[in-house]
Amino acid sequence: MMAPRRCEPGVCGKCAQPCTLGTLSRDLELDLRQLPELRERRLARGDYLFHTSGNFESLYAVRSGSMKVTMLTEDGREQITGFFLQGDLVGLDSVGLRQHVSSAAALEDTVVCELPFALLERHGQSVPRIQAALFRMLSGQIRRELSTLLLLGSLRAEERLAQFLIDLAERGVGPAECGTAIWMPMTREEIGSYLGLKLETVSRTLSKLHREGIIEVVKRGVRIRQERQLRLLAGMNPVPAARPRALAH
Amino acid sequence: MMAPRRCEPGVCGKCAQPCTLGTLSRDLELDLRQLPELRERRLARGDYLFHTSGNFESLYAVRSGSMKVTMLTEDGREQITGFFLQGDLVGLDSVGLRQHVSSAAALEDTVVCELPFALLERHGQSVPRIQAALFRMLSGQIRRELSTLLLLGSLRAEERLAQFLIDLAERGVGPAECGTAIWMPMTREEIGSYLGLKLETVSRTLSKLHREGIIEVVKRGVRIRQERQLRLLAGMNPVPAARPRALAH
DNA sequence: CCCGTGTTGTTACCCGTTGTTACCCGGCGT
DNA sequence: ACGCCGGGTAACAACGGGTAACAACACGGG
Repeated sequence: MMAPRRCEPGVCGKCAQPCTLGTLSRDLELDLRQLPELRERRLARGDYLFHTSGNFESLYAVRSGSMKVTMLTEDGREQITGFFLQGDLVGLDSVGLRQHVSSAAALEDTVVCELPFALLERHGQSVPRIQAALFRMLSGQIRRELSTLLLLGSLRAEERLAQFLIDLAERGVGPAECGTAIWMPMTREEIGSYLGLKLETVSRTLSKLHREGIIEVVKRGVRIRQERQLRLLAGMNPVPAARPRALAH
Repeated sequence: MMAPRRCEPGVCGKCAQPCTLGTLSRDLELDLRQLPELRERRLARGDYLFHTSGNFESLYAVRSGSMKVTMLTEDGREQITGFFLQGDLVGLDSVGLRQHVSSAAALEDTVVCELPFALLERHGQSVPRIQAALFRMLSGQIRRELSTLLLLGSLRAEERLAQFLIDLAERGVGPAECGTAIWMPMTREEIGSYLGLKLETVSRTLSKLHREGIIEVVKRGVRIRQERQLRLLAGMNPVPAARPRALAH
């Protein structure tokens, strides 16, 4: 992992263009120029941002790239509890604790911006907007986990993959439509770990969806071909849900 | 549902004895005498405390009885996302929103204490301890959901039931040991909905554990017979984890 | 440059766990 | 008595896991 260095406020980590909105993440609408002391960290694939039982001190906003968050089951196996893309906030599951309950690793070259939690709390005392934003972030995390819970509780492999692909698409580039290209920065095994499936099942199911003409799969790239069918499989209404973009320029 | 009435501060809803600690719930260590305006609600089996898309206004501390919280999948099926026993706090998944994202219904005769969220927020501005308690409660909810997520992601029916039973036992009466009696206020179908299993599988698996002498099942009552075996199945270390009691007197 | 090696992904075959369906019983309220 | 609900059991089907063989590709060393 490269050494942390000063973050340039108001500059996007990915394209090095100034952020006209100064929006750090979709959850925390925070003008970076108000908090000039934030540092950024650059990670390569496999680098850990934090580890289970390490001290919890900061949240991290993903500015470019992507991360996985993993937990250990009591019998020692590892399971992925979430993927975090550009604009997402990592580390919320350990708020209020001394130590992290999960580990976070980069899936590819990734830049994150460090937000010391004590700093946020301190600002929260005086700025009610930050206070409210913290509650929104925490409860947003709760709801993301609840929807994963619904997915794992009742959906079959095909349906899980369909929902996963639509979620990835809409978190990345906006409404998932026919022709929308999705980049999956994670391996089949990582997808399986997150969706409660074995990697072979992930592979099989993606192949099946490809055979049926619903999607087109080339390695880690997926293109949606039949949006309606995909949404049908995912158990969704055919109407795409509006979702805020990650970072606006 | 019976009409809400004034709650008697410092008096336990179950045994009508004064609470010597004044502890409302294990999450929110709050002296009831500081907030004399709290009201309680009495529910019978099946009564709803709140509904999806109803206005979110309060959290509820379960003083006696038990509740289930359910969500609707996008295709209309209902799934239980959590059971809440004496001392638990219901409603955290909608914090920061206008409307509830879930519904809560009583599993048996139940008494809850209403905590208007606006009141908590107001107190949180001035009393940092309440502020911190709110964060702890939210992140505690996150972690409970994460452990359910691990369960649904990788465990088989037997393992899920084992973990479920141990969790129920330890949330109720303390460390789960040989001889510990567990009361399950929910139906087999509700257990199945929560654990991602069909009710027949729940039934089959409980019977199997009974046949093997690990537990004893009489309707909704379960007695642990071989604690080690049960913990082994649940993928836990044989050492019982210390866990705070719900309400101390 | 070629080659060996390790990683990731695909596919095929078999089989175990779980879902499905059906029917049973017992308790309870009407 | 009757129907309804919760619960138990059995037979069958299907989904997904286990295993293995193999292809594609990146990487590093000779």
